[in-house]
Amino acid sequence: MHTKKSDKAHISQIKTRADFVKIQSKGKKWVSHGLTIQTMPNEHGLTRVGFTVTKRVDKSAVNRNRMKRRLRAVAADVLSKGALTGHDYILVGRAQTLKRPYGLLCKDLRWCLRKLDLAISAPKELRDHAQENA
RNA sequence: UCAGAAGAUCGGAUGGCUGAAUGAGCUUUGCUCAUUAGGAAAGUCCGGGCUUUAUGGAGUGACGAAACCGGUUAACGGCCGGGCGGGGCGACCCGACGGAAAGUGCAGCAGAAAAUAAACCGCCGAUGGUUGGCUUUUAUGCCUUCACAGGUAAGGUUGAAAUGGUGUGGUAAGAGCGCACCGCGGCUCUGGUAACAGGGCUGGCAGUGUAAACCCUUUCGUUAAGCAAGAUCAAAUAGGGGCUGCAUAUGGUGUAUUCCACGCCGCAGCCCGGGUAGAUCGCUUGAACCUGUCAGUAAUGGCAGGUCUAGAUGAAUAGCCAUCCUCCCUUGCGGGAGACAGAACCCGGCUUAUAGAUCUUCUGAACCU
RNA sequence: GCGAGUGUAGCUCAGGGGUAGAGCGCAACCUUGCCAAGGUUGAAGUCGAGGGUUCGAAUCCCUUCACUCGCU
Repeated sequence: MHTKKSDKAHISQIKTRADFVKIQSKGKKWVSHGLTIQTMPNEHGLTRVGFTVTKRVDKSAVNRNRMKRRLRAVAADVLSKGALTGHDYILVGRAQTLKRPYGLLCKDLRWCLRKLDLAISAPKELRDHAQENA
């Protein structure tokens, strides 16, 4: 099943630059082919997501916007079920984010979460989710 | 059929699942419905609106911009029409297109000389002189030599550029010195709103290039900034002001000094204003778009009817899948790709990028009828 | 959003209309038993790209690309 609106109501956005800098300097980080994730527990008790695609990755504003939209879609599908509450996540776009197939991109994010030991321990549910998507 | 020229339009289509932003409605914390990226949204090169701020008026200067003429417009360096010059067989295209006779500067190398007219090499030797010879009436004439005085700017290998060009007459040699044509200047007539075009008369020629060197003339602009403008509301903390109460125990300070007394520096509460974070507004109905009609060669303008057509703020306008279309690779099966490119207050332009497709008008060549 | 600057040899920079230069580096030779230092000589440039003005452009003008900086 695709994510319902009520399920992901508790995910909010990181908005201020100070938060981004704090997470990037102090948080944990894991790199995969399609994306890079940086995470850190916060004191608000909320799950928050931010997206970063710099000019160094791609010069074209069209491509950068598309990367951000794909990352946002991936986050909506994966993080709503696989994220710990009370943590901040930053998804950073890489060169392959634009062309990588969507299924692999979701798999990259799940792999990163597992490597960081932050995924909710529900691998079976996640696997079902992936199959349904495929 | 081939090769071109000008103008205009589109710039993937359809469906399914899951979402985001804004608005409206409702059974109001969620559901339904509607809308949701461009021709350049880009570069930020011009011109405006809007907002705040500065400013008594006028002139001069300074600075910046534009420069053929007329029109158009809110305005413009844009657009339209015309003129002139250049390119093309042509359709048509291109042009920073005022002034060098206000002044200053610069012009390497080469070359006789580089900007003001001469010097130099040359040419001539008519005229005046000189050398020699002949004649002879010893004066004159003729020939010759020199290149001295003088005449001259035709010629001088260069250079991007050389002091109007070509022809002819003329002369000792020459020269606008005279003449013809061309070019140029002045005056004037005709046509045109004008730029300008054409004609007539006249002047013998005024005189290099560079103004994208300084500059001159004319016109325009100049307070400064830009929606992160600006307006409203307004936490926490610190500080300011007012009122009330307490303390004036200790200390400091002021009232010349000492004592007393009083005020301030202190503490608590309440109130006030400024104002940061933050929030809201500004924010999308506008020199708007579409259709028709009228005026105008056109740009454009008038009138009538109709439409509401993105408003985000770590920033929505989508993510995934399927079918078709186009292109590429491949024998094929099949695989891959979808031009340039993403609104940020709003308009009018300019410039730059743009796969491919379509339409209209026109030009040239070849062939056929 | 607004504004400013830079682009020249491998690197750091001069040159602001008239033959593209300096320092460091590089190569060869001399010097030394060898190396360093020193000396001599040499190579290496579309002056970011395109167009224009001019007789002539790295230089002046326009367009464009890339990079850097400042304010908010």
